[in-house]
Amino acid sequence: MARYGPEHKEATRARMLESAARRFKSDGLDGAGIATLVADAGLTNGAFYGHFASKDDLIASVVAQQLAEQTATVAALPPGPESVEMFVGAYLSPAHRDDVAGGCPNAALLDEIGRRDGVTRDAYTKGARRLIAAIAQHLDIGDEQDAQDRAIALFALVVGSLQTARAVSHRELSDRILATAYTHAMAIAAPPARPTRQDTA
Amino acid sequence: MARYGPEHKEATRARMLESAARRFKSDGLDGAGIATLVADAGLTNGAFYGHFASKDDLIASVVAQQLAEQTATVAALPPGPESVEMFVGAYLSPAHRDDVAGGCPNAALLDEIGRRDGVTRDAYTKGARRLIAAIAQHLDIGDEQDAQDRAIALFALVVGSLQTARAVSHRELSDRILATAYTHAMAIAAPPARPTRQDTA
DNA sequence: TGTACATCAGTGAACGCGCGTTCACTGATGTAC
DNA sequence: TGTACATCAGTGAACGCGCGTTCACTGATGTAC
Repeated sequence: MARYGPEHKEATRARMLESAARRFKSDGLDGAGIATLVADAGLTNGAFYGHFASKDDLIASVVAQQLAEQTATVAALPPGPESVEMFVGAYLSPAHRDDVAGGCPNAALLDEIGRRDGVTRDAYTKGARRLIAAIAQHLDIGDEQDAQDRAIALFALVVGSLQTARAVSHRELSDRILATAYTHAMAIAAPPARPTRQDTA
Repeated sequence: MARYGPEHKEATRARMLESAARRFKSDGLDGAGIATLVADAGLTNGAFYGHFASKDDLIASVVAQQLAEQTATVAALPPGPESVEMFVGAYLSPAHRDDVAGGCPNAALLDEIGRRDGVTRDAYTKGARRLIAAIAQHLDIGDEQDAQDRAIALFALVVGSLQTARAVSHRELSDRILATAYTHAMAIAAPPARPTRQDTA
């Protein structure tokens, strides 16, 4: 046997995934080199390729892990509209806006994921599907199709808003974007209780 | 006098801004070096610094120019809800999704803009403000504040949706995201004509 | 119990390459006389 | 009209540096006997 049990290498890999996620989210996928990524996890250069086949492989793995973690968080919320309200409120909070490294991977990396090929986008697709399903399950909407659609719109709105709130350098405008997005996100999540007259028109 | 009139250098600069915008949008801000950017415009390496102080300066200039161009397009639309409908329809079309280089700079670059400092984010803030104002002006909504808020939410939703539609590798899911986003975007743009009972609640 | 060996996670120097930036230069033009 | 000079947009080689990746090695441990 080796000097460590099989759980040791796995732990190092998990540590790399976690620290690389933070680094990628704050500096971008092209913003950090292997040397930095590996140093963040307390290792040196050459150790990297014992855990990942390439930087592309690390990126795909980080994307998969981050989406899965986010989905697990959503899935763990208690059922009911208050959960959605709390989640959206936390998502669109100034604290989340200011914590890029620890925050949502979609808001931090979505356009960069879009220009990667194959493996990473497949990993993202799988993760996004599950995340959307988890969100849909928390919306109190009977029609399955409508729930999924609202989950998609809700997701796109909060991600787009958080990105915009982070991109603008004017604090007041940024806060206003978050507040406005919250109102409209809740409208998508919880349609007015009154039945409309044109449901089937 | 020089061998060219003063309009020559300006034309070269404009050409650089245009080709750099396409390159940045398709390959990312870190995805192309000076050599590539300058070759796209039919020049060689050293010519760059006759037009821009640095790559950062180019990026800030491209962001400002792209946002201004997009704002001008929106501002030029005829008034009325049909314009909004057409614009959102074109924005969320498969054609736009598939034309990253020629498409919306926000969808292509927003999270990367968010992690740049000072100059670029100031340029973005200015541009985003004007774009939002231009969108608000096309929404048939009396209350100025509400119109601005709806413009912000509409903007965030379409940008987030387009990014997501580009990131997923599954065609059908991508198309569905665009279609769903269209429905919800129009709901934000054109609230139901019937007056609600709780306007002042 | 003591020694020789196998394992393998991690080390650290090295590779060729493209990065952003600098700079001495070229050469087509307009001006001076 | 003809020649010498000034201008300056663009050229292209060079700079130091960090990139992703490779690889011979180290050294702490468990196993064999």
